[in-house]
Amino acid sequence: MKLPVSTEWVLHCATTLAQLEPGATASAAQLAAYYDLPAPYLAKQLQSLVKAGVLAATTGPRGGFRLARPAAEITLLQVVEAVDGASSPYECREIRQRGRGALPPQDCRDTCVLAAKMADAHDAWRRTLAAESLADVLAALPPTAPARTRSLLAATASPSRRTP
Amino acid sequence: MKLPVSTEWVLHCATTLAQLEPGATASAAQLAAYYDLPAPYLAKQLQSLVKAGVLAATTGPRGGFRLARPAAEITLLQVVEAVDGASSPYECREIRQRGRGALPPQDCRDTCVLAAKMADAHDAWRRTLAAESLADVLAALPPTAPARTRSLLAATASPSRRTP
DNA sequence: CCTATCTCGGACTAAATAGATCCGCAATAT
DNA sequence: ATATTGCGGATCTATTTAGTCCGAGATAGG
Repeated sequence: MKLPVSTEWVLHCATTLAQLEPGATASAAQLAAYYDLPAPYLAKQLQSLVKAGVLAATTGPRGGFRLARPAAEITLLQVVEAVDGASSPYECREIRQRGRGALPPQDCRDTCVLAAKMADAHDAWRRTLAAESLADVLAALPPTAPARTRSLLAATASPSRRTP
Repeated sequence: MKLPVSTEWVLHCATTLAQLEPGATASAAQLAAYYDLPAPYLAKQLQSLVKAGVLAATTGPRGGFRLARPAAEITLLQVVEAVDGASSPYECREIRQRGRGALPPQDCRDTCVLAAKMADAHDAWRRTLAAESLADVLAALPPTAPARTRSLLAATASPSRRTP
């Protein structure tokens, strides 16, 4: 059971975008430079956040990504499931109905006990992440963070700047 | 984020072994026939349960697997983590310390807020599975299940029995 | 006490899936 | 009109998972 590494990327990028002034955008190249990440792959992941309705993208020069909603209305669960999907890690394939020990269909009207317990655990996981919003994360950061983030992001805005 | 398919196998097999009389064993071949599973691969997974201390194995003729402890003292979490490992699905690679936006080490003395939230979610998942024992699962099954299981398992005990 | 056979145990091979990259197309502000 | 940016597809590699095989060890029966 493993989440893709891009989960950490998009969580941090969403936190970064939440620190921008309303309406401002950051491009995929800026975010990639900010965290030293492979730009094309990061862009692909940000696109899935757009499809999930977490981010909004504007194309063209000076375009980029911004939060689709206020930070208080975006939960960590929405970000995580945008890149990893919402399906449960445990998939019940009904092996209780196969083989020599197969149960008759009348005994399988309600879901398998084991599958139910695994679903309970997944629900607990989702509930924990759904209870935390990007605004909560921002509140845990030092008050100087947004200004610092904005200035460091802007350092990559112009393509003429190149630091060897 | 996906658990191996063998997770379902070992959960059901552990439940099956919990229905045997104390001291009785079932071989990997018996369990594989019971659930129509590939026998060698199932054996491999049962071995990891032995290494994790959940099952005990006795070799030689009439040998096989049995629970290493009473069913009430074996949690679903122990079974799941025996095949999938105990590591968290979210791995923090400290990207906050890399790239242009890298934070100074003094700001990273305590763990990343995002990593902490993801760890909280994983703890909630583990707690849910740790609260459920094999005995609890047995209690949710019909009272006739153990007798049925034992008789169907025994049908594969002798290699001379072959049903075309 | 010895042998035959049944069991686990770990090493080995193939398939699937995730990770990562590249290129062409559409859209927009300068 | 042009340059810059997001968007989607096709492609390639690497890691993990799924599945198979053969050998070591132990017990039951002679």
